[in-house]
Amino acid sequence: MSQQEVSTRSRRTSHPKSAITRQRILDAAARAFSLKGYAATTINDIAMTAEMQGGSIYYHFESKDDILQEVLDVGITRVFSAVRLAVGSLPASSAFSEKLEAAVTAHLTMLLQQSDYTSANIRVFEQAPAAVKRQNRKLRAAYGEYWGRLLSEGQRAGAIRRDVDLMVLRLLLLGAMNWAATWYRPGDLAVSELAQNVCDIVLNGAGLDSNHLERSSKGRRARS
Amino acid sequence: MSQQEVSTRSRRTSHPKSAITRQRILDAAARAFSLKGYAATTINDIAMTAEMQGGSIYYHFESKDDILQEVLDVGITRVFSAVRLAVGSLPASSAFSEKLEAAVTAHLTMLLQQSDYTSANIRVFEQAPAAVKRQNRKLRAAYGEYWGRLLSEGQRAGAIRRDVDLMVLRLLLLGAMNWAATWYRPGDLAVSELAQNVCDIVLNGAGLDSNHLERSSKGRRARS
DNA sequence: TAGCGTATCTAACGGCCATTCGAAATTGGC
DNA sequence: GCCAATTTCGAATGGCCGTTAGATACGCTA
Repeated sequence: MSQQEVSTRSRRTSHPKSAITRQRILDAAARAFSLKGYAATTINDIAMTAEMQGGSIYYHFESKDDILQEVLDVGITRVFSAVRLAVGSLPASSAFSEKLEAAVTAHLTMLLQQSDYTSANIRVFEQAPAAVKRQNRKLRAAYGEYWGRLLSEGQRAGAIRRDVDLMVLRLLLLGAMNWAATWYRPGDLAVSELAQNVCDIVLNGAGLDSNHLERSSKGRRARS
Repeated sequence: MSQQEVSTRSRRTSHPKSAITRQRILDAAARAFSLKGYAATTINDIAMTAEMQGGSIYYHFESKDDILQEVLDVGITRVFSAVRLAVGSLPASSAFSEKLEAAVTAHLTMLLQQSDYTSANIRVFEQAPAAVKRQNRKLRAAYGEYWGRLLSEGQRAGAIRRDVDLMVLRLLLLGAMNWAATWYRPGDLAVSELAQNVCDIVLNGAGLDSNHLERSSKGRRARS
C-alpha cells in the first residue's frame, strides 16, 4: 500500500493535454467562486462551464477543496507578481508616491478586471475550510509583508509621517482596495482613476492641510 | 384558501414568550452567520446554540432565508442608529473632524465588538440569495446616503477639499472600516485608537503636507 | 384540575450534492 | 490501423440538510 498511496493522487506526470483541461476547470471555478461564493457553487456548475461532466473533474482534482486551494493560491500569486512587477519596473530613483500609485493600480487592476482568481480569493477566502485558509494565509502574509516593506521604505524616505502607524495604514489601504471588489462595476470610473483618487486621499488627505499641529495630545501614537 | 394564506405564516400575534425565543434564535443565527458564512451554517447549528431542536425553529420562522433577511436588516439598522446617535448627540457647532470621528468610532464599534448582526451583514451579504439582498440593499442605500450627506456637509463647511470625489472618499472610508471585520482581533489595538488613526489618515493624509500644488495637471478630477 | 392555546420534540421525506467506479471513448506512438 | 495510456462519461451511492407534520409537553386561566 505504500506504492499505492501516490497512485490515487490526481495530477500525475502532467501530460500536456491534461494541463489545458486543468486550466479550463480552474478558470471556471475561479469565475464561479467569485460570482456565487464557495458553498453555493457546485461541482456541476464548474463542470458545465468547463464543458464536461461533473464526475470527470475528479480525474484532475482530488476534491472541491483542492480546487479552491489552487484558485486561492493562484489569486494571491497573481496580484503579488503584478504589483512587484509594476513597482520593480519603475526607475529606482522614483518618488515614493509613484511607487505607491503603481502598486495600487496594479492591485486594483488585478482585483477588478484582470483576474477572477484574485477576486475569488478576496471574496471567498473567509468561507474556506480551515485547512485551505491556513495554507493560503502563508501567501497572504508574504504579500502583506511586501506592502509593509514598501510603506516602511516610504516612511524612511520621508514621504510618510513618522507618527503614522504603518500597520493601520497598510490595512486601511488594502481594505479600501479589497472592498472595491464589493461595489466596483466597470463603466462609471476607470480603475486608474480610482487608483489615483485613493493614493491622493491616503497620501495628502481629504481635508485641507490646515490643522496638522493643533491636534490634542492624547490619542496620538508615536510607535506601536 | 384565502383565509388559510395567513395562518401558515409564523410570528403571529407575538406572544411575549415567543418573542424572547425569537431573539435567541436570531442571536444564534447572527453569530453563526458571522463566523461560518451563510451556506455553511445549518439550521441545526443555529438550533443548538439556541438550545432547541432544528425543527422547532420553523415555529418561529418560515425559512432559513427568512432568518437571514432579518439578521441582515437588523445589522444595518443597528449601525445606522448608533452612528446617527453618536453624531447627533454632538453639539451642533462641532467641527467636521469631530463628527467624522464620532461616526467612524460608532461604525467600528458596532461592527467589531458590539453587534453580531452588523458583522454578519458585512461578512455574509454577498452570499445571500438575490431576493434577500434586494431588500437589504434598501437599508444599505439609506445608510450610505447618510454618510454621503455627512461628507458633503463637511465639504461645504470647508473641511474637505473641493477636488475630492466624495463618492470615492465614502467608499474608501467604508471599505477601510468594513474590511477591518476581516482582520481585527481585540487586544492589540483598541477600537477607538483604530478610529482615530483612520480619521487622521483620511483627513490629514499619511504623507507630509508638502506637495499639494506640485501635482501634474492630468489625472486630477474637479467634478464627476 | 380540566382544558386550551402555545411551544417544542421527533421522526421522516425529498432533494441536492460531493464523490466513486467501471465502462466507454479518445489519443498518441509505432 | 493497433495497443496502451489517458481522458471522459454516466450512473449510482451515501450523506447531509432544509423543511414538514403529527404527537407531545408546557403554562396559564377558570
